[in-house]
Amino acid sequence: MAQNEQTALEPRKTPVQARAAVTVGAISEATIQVLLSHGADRLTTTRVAKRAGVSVGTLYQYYPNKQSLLFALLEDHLDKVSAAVEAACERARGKPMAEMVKDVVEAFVDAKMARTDISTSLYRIAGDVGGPALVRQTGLRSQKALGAMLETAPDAVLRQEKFAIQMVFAAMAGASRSVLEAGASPAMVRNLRDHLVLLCQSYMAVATQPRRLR
Amino acid sequence: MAQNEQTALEPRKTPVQARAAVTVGAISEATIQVLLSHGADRLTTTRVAKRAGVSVGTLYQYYPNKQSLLFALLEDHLDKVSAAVEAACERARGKPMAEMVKDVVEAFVDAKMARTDISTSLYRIAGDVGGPALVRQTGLRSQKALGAMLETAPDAVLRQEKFAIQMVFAAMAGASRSVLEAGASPAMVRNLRDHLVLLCQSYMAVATQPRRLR
DNA sequence: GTGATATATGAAGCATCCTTCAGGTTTGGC
DNA sequence: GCCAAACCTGAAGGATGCTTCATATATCAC
Repeated sequence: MAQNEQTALEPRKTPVQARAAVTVGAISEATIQVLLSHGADRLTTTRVAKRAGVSVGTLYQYYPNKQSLLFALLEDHLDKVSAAVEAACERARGKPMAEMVKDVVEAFVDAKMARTDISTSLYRIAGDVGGPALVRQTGLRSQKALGAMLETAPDAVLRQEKFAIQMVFAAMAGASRSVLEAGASPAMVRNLRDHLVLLCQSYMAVATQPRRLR
Repeated sequence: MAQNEQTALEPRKTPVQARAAVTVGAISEATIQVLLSHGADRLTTTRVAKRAGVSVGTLYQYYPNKQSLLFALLEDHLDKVSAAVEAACERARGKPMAEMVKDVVEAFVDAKMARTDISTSLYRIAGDVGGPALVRQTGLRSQKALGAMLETAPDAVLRQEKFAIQMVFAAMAGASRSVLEAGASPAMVRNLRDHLVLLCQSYMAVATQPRRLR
């Protein structure tokens, strides 16, 4: 998935009629399926269109090019995860820190596991040009929300250390990905939740300590 | 980067003369550079050959196809990281657990940061077909080594819980990648080392506790 | 110096695929 | 029913790039 010089993220047409919305939905689902069955290298717009049961010309009605199709899916997914984290942060304001951490971790994992097919398939394109930047961009939203929430913790104060927050998200991302790419069986997902909560709680307990000793 | 039905990982020819070894080295370096400058989608064998200062036919003397070129680089890199972890585990046998964890984390980070260009560029191909499986495979070596080392800790006993070990590596991978894709400035790398040690130590301190309470 | 082997070259064959657009079909308001 | 707008079709234009192979050059042992 490469950066295109055109307005890569602008749809050519936005669906108006209901049948068009259905078509765009089918294209999205088909894209995920082809990513999973053929990988990014073998994903062609023709193959996606066929899988979706539409013509390739229709696909280009809604997406100016192949890259914008893929980018749209990635962005949508990242937005959903970020929104889930932000909501959890909002709900957990004022709680003890350990509880805060637990809520956020579980929200993150739940969002990642809502559709394991989507999460898993998008890793195939997320590493190439443009992907990491988008991940970082939406990640900033989540980190900001977490930071704001932590400020309201009645039992701990985090130093103005943004790195610790980044670490938490990076660890969550790494762990989730590891599980997703290994098939994400229910048992694994349960383990992931439990251990990730433990990992982040124990880390945050230490990361918030230095200031408490003053 | 997709799986090819041919013997994708077999070189067509192994360099014998010194000048051939130099050529293969130049091809590897050029591949990294093209991955960084153009991304995976825009990486072509022709472009790599030109960047390396050799003909495209020469490239195909040593690699049967494009995919095997990329796979070879990825595998080499993962092997180096794994070897570094294994060596650290060997050296840290019998030490207190916190020290063990510190040594391993630092070995991992050092291996990842030895050549940030290589580490960073390979993320561009590591997510597509075949990459995650390879990551998992070499990851098993590292996990095995870590498990064996932890068995020799004089002050802690880890339950026969392989998941905790996987978590440590997943967290390290996630955090390292986050820093690498953000440019890996010296300050960031220092922070990464410190915080990653803290993260893994605090987690392992808790993960080894349950058995201690018996 | 000779000859066998190793190594290098790059034009081109050919497969692939992105994208378009002329033409057809469906929807919804009047 | 008519008509404009929305939507759909898929063949094909043309660009791209993987890979090969006939030919040329360099190395090394005798």
